[in-house]
Amino acid sequence: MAEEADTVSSLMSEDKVGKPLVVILVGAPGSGKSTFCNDVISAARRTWIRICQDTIANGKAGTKGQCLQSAISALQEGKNVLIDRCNLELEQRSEFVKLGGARADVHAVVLDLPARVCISRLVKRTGHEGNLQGGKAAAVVNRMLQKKALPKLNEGFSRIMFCQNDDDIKAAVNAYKFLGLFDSLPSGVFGQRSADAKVQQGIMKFLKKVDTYGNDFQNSAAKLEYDSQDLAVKNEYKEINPCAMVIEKGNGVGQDELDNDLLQKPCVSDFQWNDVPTLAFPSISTSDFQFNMDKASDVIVEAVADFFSKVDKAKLILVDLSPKSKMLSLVKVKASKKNVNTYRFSTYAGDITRLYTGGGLHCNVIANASNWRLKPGGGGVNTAIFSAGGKALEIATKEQADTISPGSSIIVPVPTISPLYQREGVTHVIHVLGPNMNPQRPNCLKDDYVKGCKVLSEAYSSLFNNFASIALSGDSKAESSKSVGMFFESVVETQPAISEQKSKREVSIGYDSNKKSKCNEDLGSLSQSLGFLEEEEQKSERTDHSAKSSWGSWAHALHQVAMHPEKHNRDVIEISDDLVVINDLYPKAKKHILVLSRLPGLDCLADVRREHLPMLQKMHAAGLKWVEKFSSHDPALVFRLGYHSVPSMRQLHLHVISQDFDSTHLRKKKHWNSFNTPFFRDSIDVQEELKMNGLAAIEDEKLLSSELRCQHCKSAHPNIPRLKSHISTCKAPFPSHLQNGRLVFASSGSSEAVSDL
DNA sequence: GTTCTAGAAC
DNA sequence: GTTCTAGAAC
Repeated sequence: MAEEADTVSSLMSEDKVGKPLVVILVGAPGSGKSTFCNDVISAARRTWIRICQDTIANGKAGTKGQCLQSAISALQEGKNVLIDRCNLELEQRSEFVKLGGARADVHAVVLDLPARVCISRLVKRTGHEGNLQGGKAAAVVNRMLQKKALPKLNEGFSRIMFCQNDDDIKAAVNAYKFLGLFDSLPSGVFGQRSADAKVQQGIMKFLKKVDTYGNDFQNSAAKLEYDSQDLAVKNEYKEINPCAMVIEKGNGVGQDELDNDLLQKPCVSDFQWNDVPTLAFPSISTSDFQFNMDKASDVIVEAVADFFSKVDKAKLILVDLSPKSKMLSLVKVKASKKNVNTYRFSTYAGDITRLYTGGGLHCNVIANASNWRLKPGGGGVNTAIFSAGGKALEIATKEQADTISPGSSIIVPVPTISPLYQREGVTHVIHVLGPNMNPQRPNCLKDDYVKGCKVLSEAYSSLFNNFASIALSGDSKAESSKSVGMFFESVVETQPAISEQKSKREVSIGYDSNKKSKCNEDLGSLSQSLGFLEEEEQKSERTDHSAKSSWGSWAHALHQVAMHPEKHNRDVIEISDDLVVINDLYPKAKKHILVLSRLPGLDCLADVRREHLPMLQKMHAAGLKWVEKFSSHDPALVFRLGYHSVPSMRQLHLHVISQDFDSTHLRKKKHWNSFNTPFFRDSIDVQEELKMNGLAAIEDEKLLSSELRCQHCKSAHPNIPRLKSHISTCKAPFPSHLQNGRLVFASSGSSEAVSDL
C-alpha cells in the first residue's frame, strides 16, 4: 500500500513540480547582486545555489566555464541557480541563457540602480582592501555601464524583472524567496519603465500603416489591437514586421487565410525587414524524392529549433507553392507545439523565386532543392530557381562545384546580373540535396527512414549553417554592417559543405595548405599499402609542402642550428655527428634544453618511423646525460623528456625540461599545456610505440587550449599568473601516470626514473 | 617560436 | 583604472 501511495505521489509531483530556474542577475559591481542572492537563499522555499565567478574556484576567482559547469551540475540535481556575475552584456550572459530549454526556465533580474549608488557601495565594500577606491571605482562602474545592454526576452529569457530601487529589489527577492516547488512566476517583462510606451507607439504606427492597405487588413488589425496589451509586455516586438506579427497572433482567425492574404501583398518591403537576414527554403526531399511528410516536418522543426538556439536575429521561412500545402500545415502545427519563435520562423505559400515581387518578402538567401549534378531541370523548385536565376546562376553554380552529395549544401553567390538578384534582392542561393526515397530516382534509400531522417537532418543543418556563414562573413547585402557583430550568439561552423566540395575537386591542390597543416596532417593515416610510386609522390609532396607553406618563416631556426651548429656557438652546448644540444632560447623552466636530431628531412614526431628508433634512443641518452649534470648541481630538480605532438619549429627536437616551470618565459596557456597535457609525448612512450606500431601517436593541438590544471593536484586555475602562484606552493606529489620512468632525476651519480615521490 | 596590441573581464 | 588573453604579424 505504502509503495503504491509513494508511486502515486511521485507521479503527481513530477507532473506539478515546475522546471528548475536559472536566474541571471544583471547589474554593475555594487548593485547588490550578492546581497540579492543571499536574501533569497537565506529564507527560500526552493533549493537555490548561488554561482559566483569571484569565488567559484575554492573561494577564489574562476572561469566562466567553471560557472557554467557548476550550473549544469546544480540543475541536474534539481537545484535552482542564481548566476551572480555582472552579465551586463549580451555575450556575457548568452552562455548562461542557453542553460534554459527543456531542463530549466531562465529569468533575468536586472539591478538597474543609479551608477552613483553602485559606486558608493563599491567604495565602502572594497576600500579597505585597497582594490577599487574612489575614482577608480567610479571609472570601473561607469565603463561597465557604458556597455550595458539590458536583457530582452528574445535572448531566451522567459521572465525579466527590472529593479530600479530598493523596493523593487525587495519585491524581486520576495518573488523568488516565496516561490515554492509547485509555484511558477508569470512570464514576460516586469518593471521596465519606458519601453512599454515605445512598443505601444510602434504598434499604433503599424496599425495606421496597415489601415491604408484596405479592407483585407481590417480584421487582422482589430485582432492586433486586441492583443496589443499582451504584445506590449514582450519588448521583443519593438522592431518587427507586421506580417510576422499577424502570423503569431492570428490564431483562430483562419491561419491559412491570413497568411496568404497578408503575405502575398507587398506590404512588408518598406517596413522592418531590412536588417534581418532571412532564408527562404523549400521543403527538401518531400516532393519528387517522396520523403514521408510527417517525418520530414519533424526534421524541419527540429533543425529550425536547433538553429535558433545557436543563432540570434535571423529569420527562416518555409516556402511551398500551394496554399493547401500539407507540409506547411504540418510544420506550422509542430513548430507551434514546440514553441518555436513564430516571429523568426514562419511559412509562406507562394513562388520562392518571386518572394519580393510576389509577396513583398525580402529574403536575401533562398535555398534550392537541388539534384546531385547541380543542373537545371527536373521540374519543381529546382527548375524554377535555375530559370529565375538565368544563365548567370548556372555558371556561378558550376564555379562552386560539379556535384553535391545527399545531406550537404553549397553556397552560390548570385551574380548581380541575375534577375534573382536584381528583381528579388537575393544575394545567395544555397543548393541542398536531400535523401531520395523514390525508387525511380538515383540513390534510393527505399524505406530506410533511419538513414533517411539522418541525411535529411544533415541537409538542413548544412543549409542553415551555410546561411549563418553568409551573414557572418558580412557578405550579405541585406545586412547592415552594424548588425554583423550582434548576429551570432555563438560560433557556427562555417561553410563546411563548400570546402568539402572544393576539396573533392581540388584534392591535389591542398585547399587548406595555407592553414596550419603541418607535416603530421595525414601521415598517421598515410597508407602503408600505397604503391611505391605513389609513396614517392606523397613524399615529394610532403617535402614541397613543408618547404613552401606549412612552416612559418620563424620556424626554420632549429633546422639551421642542427645543420650548422658551428655558426650558433652561443646557444649550443654539445655537438656530435648525430645530435646538437642547445639551451632553449626561451626556457620554460629553470632548466630547459633541446636535443636536436641532425637527420635532414626529419622535422617532427609525425615524420618519425621505426627506422628512426636508434636516433631517438641516442637523443634520449643525450638528454639523460644532461639531466644528470643539472641534477648534480641542483638535486631537487625533476625532469621530463619528450616531444611536442605538433612542434612550432621544424627539425625533430627532444625537450628536456625541469618540472618546476619556474620561468618568466612561461606566459601563455599554450606554453603550459604543451608540457602538461598529453600533447607532450614522453620520450619513453614514443620509443615504445615505434617498436610496437612503427609510428608514434600524435595528440590534438586542441589540447593547447585546455583549461589550466596543476600537474600535481590537478586543480584548475583561471589564468597563468594564478596557476604559477599555485604551483610554486603546491605540495601534492606527481601523479602516478608519470611515475614509471617518465620523470627522471639524479640519484647516486646516475639519472634514474623516479619511482616514488 | 615571440612581440604587439585590442579587447574582455572585473 | 589594471590584468590577462588571444589573435595577427613576423
